[in-house]
Amino acid sequence: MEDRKKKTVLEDDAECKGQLNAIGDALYVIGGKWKLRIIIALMHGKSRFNELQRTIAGISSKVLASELKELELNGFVRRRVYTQTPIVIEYELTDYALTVRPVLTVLSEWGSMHRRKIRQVMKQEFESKA
Amino acid sequence: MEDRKKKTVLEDDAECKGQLNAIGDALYVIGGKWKLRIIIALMHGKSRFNELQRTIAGISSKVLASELKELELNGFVRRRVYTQTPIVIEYELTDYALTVRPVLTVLSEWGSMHRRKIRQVMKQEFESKA
DNA sequence: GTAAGCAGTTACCTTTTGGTAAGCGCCAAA
DNA sequence: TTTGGCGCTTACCAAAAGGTAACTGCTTAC
Repeated sequence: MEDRKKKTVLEDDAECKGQLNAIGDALYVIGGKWKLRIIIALMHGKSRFNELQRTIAGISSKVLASELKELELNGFVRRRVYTQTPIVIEYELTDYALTVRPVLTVLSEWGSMHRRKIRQVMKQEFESKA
Repeated sequence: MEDRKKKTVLEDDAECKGQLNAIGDALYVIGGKWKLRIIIALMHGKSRFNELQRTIAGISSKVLASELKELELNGFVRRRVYTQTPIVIEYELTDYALTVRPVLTVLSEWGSMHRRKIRQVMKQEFESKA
């Protein structure tokens, strides 16, 4: 009845709490419906507000504005104002934003693997019912 | 005025849509406040409901129950019922759940890097005000 | 002069997500 | 027999996230 003991529980726990916090931080910054879409859109190069809104299908100006503000605060996006007439405002990724690339890669690799797996499962269920 | 043209826009776009969907799928499954905490808790080994609730500080039974159901539906968790008396129910990760390890790793690495960076920025701001 | 684009803001509303507290049926120990 | 653990469910609420639509001031193009 006591195979429930584990070795190095303390190490595990400390490591694990740190990991949880770190993951929390990461998801805080790139979580939500739009953050990653905006980042990915800006990976193609700098863009103006309305241009960006047209690129990212379905986002409203309100949400885009607030997301851009947050991304700027978190150091992912730079807002450049060119004071010619007419005035031009451009958003671009910072160098720092490029550090999320590996995260994006792993996430999308796992995601597409998961997608394939879900399809398989659905197929199996369909066949077993037919 | 026209340095705004990009090469291989079509490739980029197709690749990018797929990536977005995949990332969406991934975040759907591991997103939210609790999913990853539960997964990480179960990485230590199988666990019973109340045990799990005690491990994961702050989660309510309602939320734990619904999260576990979702995780089961998505093939991450297996719910085992042992029909002795008294009846025992145990939750454990599936092999499939272990495939998210690399995601967790990258996410937590980036997250702790980000944490360090935030600290630095805050420190700089403090010093420049002093 | 009027329409249309730019870069947003504002007020309001709905949906999703998460939290609280209580309680249910079943069982076992004190 | 009451107390407590187990594995949840239920009803009710609150906060956060996201969506809609209208409108702002500015500028240029028709």
